[in-house]
Amino acid sequence: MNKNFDSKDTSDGRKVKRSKREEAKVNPWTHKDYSFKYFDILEKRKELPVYEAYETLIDLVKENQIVILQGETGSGKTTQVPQFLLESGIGGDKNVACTQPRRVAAMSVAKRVAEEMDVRLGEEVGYSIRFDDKTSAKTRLKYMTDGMLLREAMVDPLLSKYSIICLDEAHERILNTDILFGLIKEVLPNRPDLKLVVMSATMDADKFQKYFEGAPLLDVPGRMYPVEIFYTEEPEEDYFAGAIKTIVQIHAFEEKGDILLFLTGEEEIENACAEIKDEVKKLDGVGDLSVIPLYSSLPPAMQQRIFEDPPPRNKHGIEGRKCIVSTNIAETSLTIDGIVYVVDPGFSKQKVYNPRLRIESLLVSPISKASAKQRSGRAGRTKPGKCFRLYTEHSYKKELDNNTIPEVLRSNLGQVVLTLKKLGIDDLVHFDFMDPPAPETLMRALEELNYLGALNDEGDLTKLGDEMSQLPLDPNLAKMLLDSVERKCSGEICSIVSVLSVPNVFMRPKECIKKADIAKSKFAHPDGDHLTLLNAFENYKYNKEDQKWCWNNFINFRSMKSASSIRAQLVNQMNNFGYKIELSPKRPKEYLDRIKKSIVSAFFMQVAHQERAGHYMTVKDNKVVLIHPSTAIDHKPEWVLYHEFILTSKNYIRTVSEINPKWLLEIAPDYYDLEEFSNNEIKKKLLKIQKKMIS
DNA sequence: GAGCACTGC
Repeated sequence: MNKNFDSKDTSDGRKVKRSKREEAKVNPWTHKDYSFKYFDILEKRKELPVYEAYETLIDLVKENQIVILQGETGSGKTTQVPQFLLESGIGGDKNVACTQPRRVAAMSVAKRVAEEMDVRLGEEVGYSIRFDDKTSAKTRLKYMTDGMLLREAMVDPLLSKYSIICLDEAHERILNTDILFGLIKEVLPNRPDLKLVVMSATMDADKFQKYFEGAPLLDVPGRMYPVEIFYTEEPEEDYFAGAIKTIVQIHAFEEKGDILLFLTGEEEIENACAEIKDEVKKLDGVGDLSVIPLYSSLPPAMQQRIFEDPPPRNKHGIEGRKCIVSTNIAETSLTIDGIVYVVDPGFSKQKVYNPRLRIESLLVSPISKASAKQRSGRAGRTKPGKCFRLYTEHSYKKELDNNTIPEVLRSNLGQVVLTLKKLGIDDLVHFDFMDPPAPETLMRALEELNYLGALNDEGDLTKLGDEMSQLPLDPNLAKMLLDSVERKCSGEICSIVSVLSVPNVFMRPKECIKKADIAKSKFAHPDGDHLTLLNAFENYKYNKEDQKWCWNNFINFRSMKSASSIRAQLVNQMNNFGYKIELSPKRPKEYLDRIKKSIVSAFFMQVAHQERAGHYMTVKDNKVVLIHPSTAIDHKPEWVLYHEFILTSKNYIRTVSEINPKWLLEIAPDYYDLEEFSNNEIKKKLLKIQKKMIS
């Protein structure tokens, strides 16, 4: 049933036609003569494996509404295919879009393709990502993030601007890509002129073809150097120790070439770096080794170190090498040239979601075969390489899953449900997900959105829900912001929401924990962490967003900067709704209560009560929790609201504020229907408060 | 009394 094609299918007759295409001296887009650079680049483009597939691809796209293109690293699919499609004229006057999971990719590929087409970036070729839109009326080929296309679909459900959409890196199965799959599948029958090209590295081709209704598959070879794979003979009991040992052996016995080691997190990586340095010091007659950690929370300047040259020959004339110890960031997001050896212990931290407990947590888990292949491929970018897998060949074959579980099965779907509702998809249970999430996960999301007032009892989007769906925020935070308008504290809440949606703004480097804690205490607000965050943000603004000020106050500049851009975007969006975002010049106690009530309006489902025994227990779930030690609260309030529940060494609630329990009953009476509460201390207390309120 | 894989709008 499935039609499969090989790039070799191109007939000679077609090749003649193609060479004519290349004879042009005048750029059809600009009507100017092509530059010399254009022809230089063209020669290199011709060497890409995908170049051979031009005619086959165009024919397939002409004849089919959906085409699947499989091409490994180095095939050139991301840069060439959208160009080919545009050039072919299949799409007529409409535009070609190509989605990417990551912002940097969308940006850098667009830049490259603009050069290849000899046009200016932002004119015929552009990109569109959050906070940065480099497109114009002239733009015909647009690289964008998946999330951006999803946003566009909210305004233009038929995606009427486009004639061809390429969904790239489909094998990664990012949340947004999966939603686009289902969405575009629904759009296609209503847009017979729209073409979809699903592009991917090696994937489960059968599954993709089945999902995309038997779409033909075009397979393009990659261009990589061979990588020799080594497995351990016996299962490795301690992958950390094994990894250190392997690095030392490579450094002592293997030829020149840099090393990349995959570990799971910041702490592990820092420890490994220290140990590797120690062990290498003990060796005689070896070259110098620079050991470089790499993870996302590392400051950009430190991340740049991975591109440094390896150390020069030492006094014995032996060449040096560098060893990069990295999280999964080096698996897809960052590519480092010159890596010859990859060490893969086979683990990574993965998000898991438990709908019953409503908790997303990170768990160190075995990687998939696809991930292992991706990791080993990192050794063959510039010359033949070697990959040392610290597990047996048997466990690779029998124990590792073929593919990483798609994100849609591991996430809280609150925002997804809101997005789908806004896109006009009412029957979520029958939405055509490539991998449908557990019904319980969907139910949880629907239930929470109903409590927040985003969906009515029929499951339809309310006016509030409609506005929430348009804000680039988690549903809780979106609710908080919209609620603040009527309480006239939108300026403050807008800042709080922005800071809550970026990584932690308070730095706490191991070397100066005390200093950092003192610095933080200057921002501390006795009522809680939400107001503390507001303090920090306002001080950042007051100090003119100065990087030095951040450094001196142990504030994460990167986080603050992005909070600031988010805030600007939110203000803009809120103004579009017709709401003004205003700060109050003075904030008496009553005003602080208003801020806290807005927080309660969104997080009433995340409240804990201090029991007589002294510990905290969460409302409704009845889980015993501890307030995270990072809190700014210096006393033990009876009722607290928390922003997140984190499961690490203990059950912690983090980012906590004191609240008045009366507000819970006032603001969220449906959720606080005490008849549904189990008979415990919390219920008794709330009943008492209720009685007082009535009398 | 202590920990944060990675993305994205």
